[in-house]
Amino acid sequence: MPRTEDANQVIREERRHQILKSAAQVFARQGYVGTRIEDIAAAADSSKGLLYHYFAGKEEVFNTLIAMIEAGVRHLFEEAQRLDASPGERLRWLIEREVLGFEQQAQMFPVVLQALVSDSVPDEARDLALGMGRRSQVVMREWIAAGQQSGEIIEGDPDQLALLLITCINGLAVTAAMSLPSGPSAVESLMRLLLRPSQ
Amino acid sequence: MPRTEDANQVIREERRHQILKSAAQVFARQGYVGTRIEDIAAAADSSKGLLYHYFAGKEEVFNTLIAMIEAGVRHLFEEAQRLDASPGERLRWLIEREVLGFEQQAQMFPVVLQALVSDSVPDEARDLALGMGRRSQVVMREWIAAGQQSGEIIEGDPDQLALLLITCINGLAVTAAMSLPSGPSAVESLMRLLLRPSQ
Amino acid sequence: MPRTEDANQVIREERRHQILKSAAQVFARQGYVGTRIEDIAAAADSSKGLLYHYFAGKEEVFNTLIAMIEAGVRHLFEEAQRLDASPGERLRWLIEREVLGFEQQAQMFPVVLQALVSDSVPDEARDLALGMGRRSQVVMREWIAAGQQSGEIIEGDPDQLALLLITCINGLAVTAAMSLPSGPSAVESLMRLLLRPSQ
Amino acid sequence: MPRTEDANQVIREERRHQILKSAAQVFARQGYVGTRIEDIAAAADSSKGLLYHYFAGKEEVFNTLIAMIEAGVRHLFEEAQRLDASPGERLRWLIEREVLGFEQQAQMFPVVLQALVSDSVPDEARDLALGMGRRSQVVMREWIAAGQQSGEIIEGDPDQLALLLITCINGLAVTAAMSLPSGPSAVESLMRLLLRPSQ
DNA sequence: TATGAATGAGTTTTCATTCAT
DNA sequence: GATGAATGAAAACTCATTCAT
Repeated sequence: MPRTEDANQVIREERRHQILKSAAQVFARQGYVGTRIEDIAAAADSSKGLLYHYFAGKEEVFNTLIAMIEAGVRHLFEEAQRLDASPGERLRWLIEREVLGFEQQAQMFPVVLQALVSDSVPDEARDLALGMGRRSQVVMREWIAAGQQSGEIIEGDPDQLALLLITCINGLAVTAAMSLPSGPSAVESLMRLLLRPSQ
Repeated sequence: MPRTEDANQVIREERRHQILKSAAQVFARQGYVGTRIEDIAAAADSSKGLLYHYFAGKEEVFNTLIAMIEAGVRHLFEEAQRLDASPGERLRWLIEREVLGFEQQAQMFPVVLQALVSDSVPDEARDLALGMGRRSQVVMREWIAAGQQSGEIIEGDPDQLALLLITCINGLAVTAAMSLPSGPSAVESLMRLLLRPSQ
Repeated sequence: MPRTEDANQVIREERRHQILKSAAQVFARQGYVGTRIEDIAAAADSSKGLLYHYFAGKEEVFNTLIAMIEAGVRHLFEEAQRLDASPGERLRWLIEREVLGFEQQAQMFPVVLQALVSDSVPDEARDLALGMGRRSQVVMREWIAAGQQSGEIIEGDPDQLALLLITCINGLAVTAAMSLPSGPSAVESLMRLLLRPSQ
Repeated sequence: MPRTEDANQVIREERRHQILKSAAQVFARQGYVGTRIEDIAAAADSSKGLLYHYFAGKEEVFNTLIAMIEAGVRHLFEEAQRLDASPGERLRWLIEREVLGFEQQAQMFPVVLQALVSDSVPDEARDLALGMGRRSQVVMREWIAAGQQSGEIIEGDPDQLALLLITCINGLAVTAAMSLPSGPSAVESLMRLLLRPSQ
C-alpha cells in the first residue's frame, strides 16, 4: 500500500513542522530551560510521547530550530549577495528582511538571542548561533569595505562597523521580543550609522 | 558573649552583598531558570542554607538584583539631569555610563535583558524592568525634543528616536553578554543616529 | 494505539484510591508532619513522581482524605436519621458504626483526631474536621433532647451531654490509635452515660 | 565568688524551666515533628544556641517534658492512694485532678497524647507514656475491683472498666486540646460509668 | 552565659524520559 | 502513529545542630 505510506510521510512531515513551530513560540517566551517538554507538546496539540517519536528530546528540538534559522539566514545572505545592488543597498535589504523576521516566523529571533547569550543551552545550538553571527560579521565587513571604496559608506574600521550593525540588529530583536514595534523607519535610521550623508 | 549587634550587622551586609554580586554573575551566564541556588551559593563561597538565611529563595535574590539595578539607573538619570550640558551631551554621558555598566557591575546588563524578554522570570522583576525601560524612554524623549529645539539633534518623532536609542543600548547589552568588546567608539558611532552633522 | 480513555480512567481511579488508602494508614501512624511523601508513595507501591501526578502534594492528599471521611460521617448521620428507631437506639447505632470505623477504614479516626488537635495541619482539613464535629454535636443534641422527652435519656443539658458523648468517641479513637482493643462492650458501657436505667 | 555561682545556678534553673514550659505549649499546638527548635527558643525568649546549652536537642526537651508529666501523674496516684476515701471517691478525685491538668500546666495533656499515639516521637518518650498508661490501668483496676467488693462500683471486668475510664480521660484531653470546655459536670457524668446508682 | 551565622543532611517538588497499551 | 501513566535523577527548600565570638 504505497499510497498509505505516502500519506504517512505527509502526516509525519506536518507533525514535525507543527512541533517545531510551536516549540519556537514557547522557547521564545520561556527560554530553553524554562520550557518543559509538556509545554511544547501542549502547544503543538500533541502528547509528550509523540514528541519523542519525532525528536530525541528537548535538546534536539532546540538544535533543529536553531539549525533551521541558521539555514534561513545563510540563504538570506546568499540572496543578498546575488542582488544587483550597491553594498549599502544590500545591507539595507538584508536588515529589513531579518527584521521582518523570516516571513511568518518572527518569534524565532529571541530563540537565537538565547542561544547567543545563555550558557544553559545545548552546545550545538550555541555553536551554530555563534558561527552564524561570525559569518554574518565577515560578510558584512566585506560589503562595508566595498561600500567604503565606492564612497557610499562612511570611513572607519569595517570590522567595528559590522559589529556595531549586528549589535543594533540584536537590539531590534530584543525590542521585538518585548512586543514593541520598532517603528517603520527604524531600519532607515539605522542606515545612518553607515551611509555617508549624500552630501 | 554573643557577637555585638554591630558586628553581626556588618557580617550580614557583607554576606548579602557577596551573594548578590555572585548571583548577578551567574544569572548573567546561565539565565534565571538555568541558575541553581547551589550555583549562586558556590559562587558566593557560601552554602545553600546560608543563602536561604538571607533570601527567601531564588526569586527574591533576582528581584533584589533588578531593584538594585533599577535604583542605579534611576540615579544615573538624576545625575545626568543635573549635568550642566546640552541634551545631546547628556545622552552621550548617560549611554557611556550605562554601557560601562554602573561602575564595577558590568555583568548586570544581561540580567535586566532577561527580565525584559523572558516570561520565566518573577513578575515583580519584569515589572521593575519594564517600568525602568518606559521611564527611560520618557526622559530620553524629553531630552531629544529639547535637543531638536536647539538644533543639536536631528528631526524626527522624538518617541521613535528614543525607542531606537534604547533598542541600540539593548543591542550593546547583548554584545556585552556575548563577551564581545563593542569597541571604544561604539557609543560615539551610535550618537550619529541622533546628532545633526556638525556642519 | 493509545490506551482507551476508559482504561485510563480506571487506572487513575484505582491509583488514586490506592494512594489515599495507604496515606490514611501512614498518616495515622506518623502524623501529618511526620509523614514523608516518600512514605506514602512506598506504602502505595508507587513512586514519588506518580503521587505528584495525582495530587498537588501532601496537603492535597490530607485534605482529600479528611473530606472523604467527612462525607462518610455525614452519610452515616443521614442513614441514622432514616432509621426507624428511638433516639437512644439511633445514637447507639451511630457510635457503633463510627467505632467500627466506617467499614474497612478503621485507620482513619486518628487522622481526623490530628486535624482536630494539631496546628500543623492544612487549614482546609482542620476546618472540615471542626465543622464535622460541630455538626455532629448539633444533631446529637437534637436526638438527646428527643430522647429526654420520651424519657429514654437522662436529664441534663443536651448540649453538655452531646459534647460528653463526642468526647468519649474521641477517646475511643485514641485508644484505637494505640492499637488497644476497646473491648466489645465499650459502646454498651458508654450508653450508660445517657440512657436512663430501665428501672 | 560562691555568691555568683549560686546566682548562676538559680538563673540556670529558671532558664531550663522557662524553656520546658514554652516547649510544652509549642509541642501541644504543633506536635513533636511540627515544632522547630527555633519555635521553642522564640517562645522561651531565648536563642537556639542557648537551648543547646541546656538540652542535647529537641528529643531531650521532649523526653524531659514527658518524664516530668509522668512523675506528676505518678505523684498524683500516690496522693490518691494515701487518701482516706472509698475507691470510687479516689477515682473521682484523681480524674478531677488530671482534668484540671496538673495545676497551671493544662497544655501538657496533648503532649502526652502525641507520645501515646504517634510513631514520630522519640522512643523513650513513647515508652514513658505507654508505661504511665499501663500503670494507671493496673492501679485503677485494683481500685475498681475494691469498689466492686464494697458494692460501690458496678459489676463487670475491672480491666475493661479501667480501660474505658482511661479512654474517656483521653477523650477529655482531646476536647481540652481543641480548647473546648468540657463542662463542669463532665467528671461527674463520667463517674456514672462506674458507680452503681445509689439505689 | 548567650547569640545567631553557618552548614549539610534530609525532604519536597519538578520534569525529562521511558514504555505498556 | 499516538497516549499518558510511571519512574527517578536533579533541583528547591527546611531545619537540627555546630561553633566562633
